[in-house]
Amino acid sequence: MSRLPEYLRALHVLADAGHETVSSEGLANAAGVNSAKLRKDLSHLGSYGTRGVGYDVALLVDQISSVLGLTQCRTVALVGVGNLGHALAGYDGFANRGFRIAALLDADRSRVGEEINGLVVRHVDELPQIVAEESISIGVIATPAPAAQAVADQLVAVGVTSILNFAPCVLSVPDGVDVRKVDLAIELQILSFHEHRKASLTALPATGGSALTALPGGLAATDTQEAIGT
Amino acid sequence: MSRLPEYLRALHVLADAGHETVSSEGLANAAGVNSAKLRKDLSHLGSYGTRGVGYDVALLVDQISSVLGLTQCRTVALVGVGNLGHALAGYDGFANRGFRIAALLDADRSRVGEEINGLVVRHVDELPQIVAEESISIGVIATPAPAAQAVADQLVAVGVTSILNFAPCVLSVPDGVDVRKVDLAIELQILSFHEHRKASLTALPATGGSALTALPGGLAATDTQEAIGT
DNA sequence: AGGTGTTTGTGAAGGGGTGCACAAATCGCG
DNA sequence: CGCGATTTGTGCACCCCTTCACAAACACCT
Repeated sequence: MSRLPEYLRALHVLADAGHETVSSEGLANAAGVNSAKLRKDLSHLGSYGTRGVGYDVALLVDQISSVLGLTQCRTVALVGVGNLGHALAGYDGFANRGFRIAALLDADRSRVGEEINGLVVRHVDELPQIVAEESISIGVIATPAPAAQAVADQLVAVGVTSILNFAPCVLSVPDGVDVRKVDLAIELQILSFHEHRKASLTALPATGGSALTALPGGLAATDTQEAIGT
Repeated sequence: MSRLPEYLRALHVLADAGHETVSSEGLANAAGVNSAKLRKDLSHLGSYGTRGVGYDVALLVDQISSVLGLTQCRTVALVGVGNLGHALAGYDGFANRGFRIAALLDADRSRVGEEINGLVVRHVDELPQIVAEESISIGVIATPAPAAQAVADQLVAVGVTSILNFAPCVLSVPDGVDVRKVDLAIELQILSFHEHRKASLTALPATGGSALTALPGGLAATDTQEAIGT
């Protein structure tokens, strides 16, 4: 599931701290989830824990890495070297976790040739040659919204089947292509909603707020990382 | 719910395109969701559609903006002016959607004084004064993981109750504080998983792959924006 | 004014994830 | 060798979300 990467990160932290084994509860705390949920998740990949002891950290890292397909270093092509793309190109969090940015692309020819973090920006039309040179497995779109669909089409055309989209728009792609979307403004808006809700509740503690702010209750239950101890 | 911001974005696009009303199916397509789900979501905020016609775009924008608490421009403080923080500071997608970055902070004194996008970087210890000057409603953490918890504690101490965390770690905060986490590497790892799964399935079409790659099937069902038409 | 087509709002069914609670299994120690 | 402590793996119940399907309501046309 989508929680495996979080487990993997927590496991790396534990490994660096010298732990050789972890209990489900220890790892669950480090990853911010319920321990039963974690055990159920791990049991889905084949039960590699020892009862009474816990899980072997190194073994579990190998297991999860294997399931996530991180045994091979995956190469990504980043399209759109604007504000956000520039930062992503220099973000060291990718290289540390098994991803290599192999190409930077932009549709603006005035940016082509610019060197960022040791990579030269190339024009997006060179995509076919770039895919031929490097085996690109993931495409990242960091363009403005109006350009995103065209870029996605180009990526799909050259055989990319996994796309991470930072542009605030919905992409249409054929079956078999996976798209994940990250919209930074939406994250802020969700926080704004919670902020607004909290303000309304404290202002009207008795009534519970207006019909608009005191919604059925399910609204507050997003997959936020909720308060965890102190 | 967490889908309201997506509806709002789609509505703005439709409004700019000149549409005055939208059917639930039209808006659902633009937002990438099921039409019944959208209707149920909107009905939770008080039924402002007209049967046989659809929803009034302008009215719905006001409604959702009000529920999300976007009627007032929310100010955010950004802590950590590294690679990612630098990009976030210059990201125009925030200002366009009702958010104003009011302060840039960093723990590294060598970065203090630097001017980014018209704002001067100040030291993180000045947080109390900054909160006194501006009414900060959201804190954004873009620091390395080891520093994130300390920054979160400082934000909570000065009264910030909503935090957007880009650092790859779990934050401990008291009850009443909302934390949303965005981990760019995790997004890539989830795509890597899907890529790995697709590769295994095509390599072994008959058997369905090994026990590790052919998991119960629920693994593929994350909240990805799945393929939508062509 | 009445009929017709379209669209909303919602009841009901189905599925999936979540968490509790407990049996099974393993280790360490007497 | 046996016993207790600890921890995993999982059956079960619960709840929420999703989706279908349909009745009610509205606008438009004749």
